[in-house]
Amino acid sequence: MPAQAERLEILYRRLCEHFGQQDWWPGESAFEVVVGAILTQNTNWKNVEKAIFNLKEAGLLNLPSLLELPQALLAEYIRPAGYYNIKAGRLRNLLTLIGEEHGGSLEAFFSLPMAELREQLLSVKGIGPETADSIMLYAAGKPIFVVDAYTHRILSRHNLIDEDTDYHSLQELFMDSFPPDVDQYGELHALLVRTGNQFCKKTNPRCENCPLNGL
DNA sequence: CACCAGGCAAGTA
DNA sequence: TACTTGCATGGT
Repeated sequence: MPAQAERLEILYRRLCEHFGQQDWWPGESAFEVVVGAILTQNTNWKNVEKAIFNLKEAGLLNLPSLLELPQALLAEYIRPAGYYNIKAGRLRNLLTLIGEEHGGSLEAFFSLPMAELREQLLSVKGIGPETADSIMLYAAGKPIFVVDAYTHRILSRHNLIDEDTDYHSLQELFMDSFPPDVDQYGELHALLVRTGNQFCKKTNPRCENCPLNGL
C-alpha cells in the first residue's frame, strides 16, 4: 500500500478523534440537499440555511413549485445565499432537466448509473464537479468522494499532494485510498471542511492546535 | 476597513 | 491554453 494512502487513513482517524461524528447534510429530503448544493457554492452554509428556510416557509421547497415560480421571484427568496440571480438560474437549469427528462422524479434521476448521472449533472450550466459530486454523495447516496478547496489546501499544506493537483486526481487519490462507502466519504469530506474552517484559512492560517500537525 | 465562505462560467490574450 | 473577472450576501 502506498505511503500516501496510509497517511490519509491517519488523517481520517485523527479528524474523527478530534471532531467526532459530523452527521453532515442529513437534510429533511433529498430535494432539499439538491437545492442546498447549488445555493452553497462559494457561500457560507449559514446563509444557505436562511434561503432554504424562506423557501420552506413559503411552501415552495418542491420541484413543481420551484419550476412554476418566476425566476426573479425565486431569486428574491434565495437572496441571503448570495449570487442570487446566478443561483436562481442554476436551480432552474437543474430542475428543468429533472422535470423534462425524468418526469420530475428525483428518484428516477438518481436511478441512473453513476457515470451517467454524473455526466448529466455536469451538463447543466452552473453545476461543476464539486456540486455534481455533492449531489451524488449526499442526495443520491452514491459512493463518490467530494473534493473542495479545503481538501486541496489542507493536503497541499501538509505536503500530501502537489500544489497543482487537479480535482480529478485528488478525487482518485481518496477513492483509491478508501473503500467506496457513502457514510465514510460523507464524514471525511465534512471533517475536511470543518478542519479548513477552523485551521486552514486562505490567509493567516493559524495552524496551532490543528489535529493534523506533524502528519 | 479587509477578507472570506462547502464554485462556476465567461471573457481575455 | 492559462489567467482574470463577475456574481453578492453576511459574518469575523
